[in-house]
Amino acid sequence: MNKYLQIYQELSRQIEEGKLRPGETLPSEHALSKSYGVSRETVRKALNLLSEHGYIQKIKGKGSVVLDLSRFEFPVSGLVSFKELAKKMKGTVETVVHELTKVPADRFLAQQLNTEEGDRIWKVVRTRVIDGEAIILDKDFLRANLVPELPVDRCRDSIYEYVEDDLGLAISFAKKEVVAEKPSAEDRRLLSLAGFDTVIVVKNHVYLEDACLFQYTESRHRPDKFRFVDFARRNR
Amino acid sequence: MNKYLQIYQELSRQIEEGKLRPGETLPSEHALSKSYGVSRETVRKALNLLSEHGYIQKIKGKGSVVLDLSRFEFPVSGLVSFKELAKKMKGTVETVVHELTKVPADRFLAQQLNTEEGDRIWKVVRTRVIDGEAIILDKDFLRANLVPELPVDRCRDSIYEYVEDDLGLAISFAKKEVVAEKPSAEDRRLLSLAGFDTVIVVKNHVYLEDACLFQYTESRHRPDKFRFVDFARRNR
DNA sequence: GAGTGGTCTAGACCACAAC
DNA sequence: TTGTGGTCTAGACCACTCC
Repeated sequence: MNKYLQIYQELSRQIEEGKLRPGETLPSEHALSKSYGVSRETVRKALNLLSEHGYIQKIKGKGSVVLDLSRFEFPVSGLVSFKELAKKMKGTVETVVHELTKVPADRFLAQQLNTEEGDRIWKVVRTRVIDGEAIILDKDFLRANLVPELPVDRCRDSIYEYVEDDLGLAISFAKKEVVAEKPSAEDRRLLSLAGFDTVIVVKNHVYLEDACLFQYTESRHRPDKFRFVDFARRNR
Repeated sequence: MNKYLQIYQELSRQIEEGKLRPGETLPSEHALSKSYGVSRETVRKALNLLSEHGYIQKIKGKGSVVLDLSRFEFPVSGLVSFKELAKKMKGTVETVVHELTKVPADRFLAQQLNTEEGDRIWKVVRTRVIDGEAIILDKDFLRANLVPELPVDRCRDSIYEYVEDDLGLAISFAKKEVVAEKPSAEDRRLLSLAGFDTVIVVKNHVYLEDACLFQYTESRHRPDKFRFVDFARRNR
């Protein structure tokens, strides 16, 4: 494992466990590089990671101050699978697979997936049922040339995990878009909408490590259960 | 100006202008460091910025591939003022100031702003009127001890600009939360809701460079005009 | 084997904060 | 003046891709 990742993980754990408290200052970069026996640049890589993830704020001439994570629990922004989210939730969570088929790409899908009309596409429709209510409708479209098989029990678990662990494809980044829409007939059929006339739609374009687009996903949420958290640093 | 920022800006401009096309590979880090007359680590800082902002994807053993920005126009995630957004929009944009007062913090505000009940707080209520329709209701709360004056004409323009340029306070980062809510009476009074029974609320906690919390903002959007774009890299 | 990006080092000088 | 983080250098070795 990398040195700077080890240092990052050790420090972030200490912050999460409260051994380093909000408002406290970390040891200086010089001191950390001495105590870990690494160069200062390596310490700086670890501290920059902490800063990007909202653990600390570096202040020139002063030091690195531990931030208060508790206000927003955990910055869940970025690429997090539903399975990882579900682990942190209380209540019963269940995934129902409504459709799992290979379809030819229509014009919309061909455009979203950057492929040709008629190319074979996996279509997966699932609902996430929380405490007996269907809260999220997930519609996944995956390029079938990269995913020959897609077992239904893996869809009930986590497609990400299957793709990464079993197929060895490395997911690298995603472009997300959050909008509100009127519920479609499908939304009304599959979601427990409880009278709401809006769904929050998270549209996701997922790319592999070689920058190849391979998945388009729409997560359609009942509005009262939707929550999106982000941590943004100022671009200077 | 920093060397790595100059290189970042030059390369990002070339990508935006299409001089470097999606799918093309940048010159290697070695070649760039030679042509810019800087060390390789400096080039790498510039390339890492490009990567974080979604311009390129670095692929080990191969090179840095230019990504397709057009699909999602510009990654608007992060800290962007409404004024900056408005510049990119077509149509007429106007800001109406409904309230600009100093109030004592109630319990909710004291908690949001991490201060004491009764502390003086600037309260600013504005609507963003786009093509004649009030689309966004912005409620801003600023700690008055850091902002002695708040001219109404600066509120019509940009509070961020006033705080940064005139007061010399450096905004550093924000924690954002996006949720959907039922419209309040105030929403119904000040927004052109056009029959929608939901508003999208972006809650923002804004911090200064010394990690001091100084502003809490709620941006309440009419759902059909709301759009949030994010670019997320996988945490490994 | 040649070329790529990823990590790491041991220095250097700077701007800024605190005393 | 001392200590902090910010930038930058000129090397080194590694893992990976491609031929």
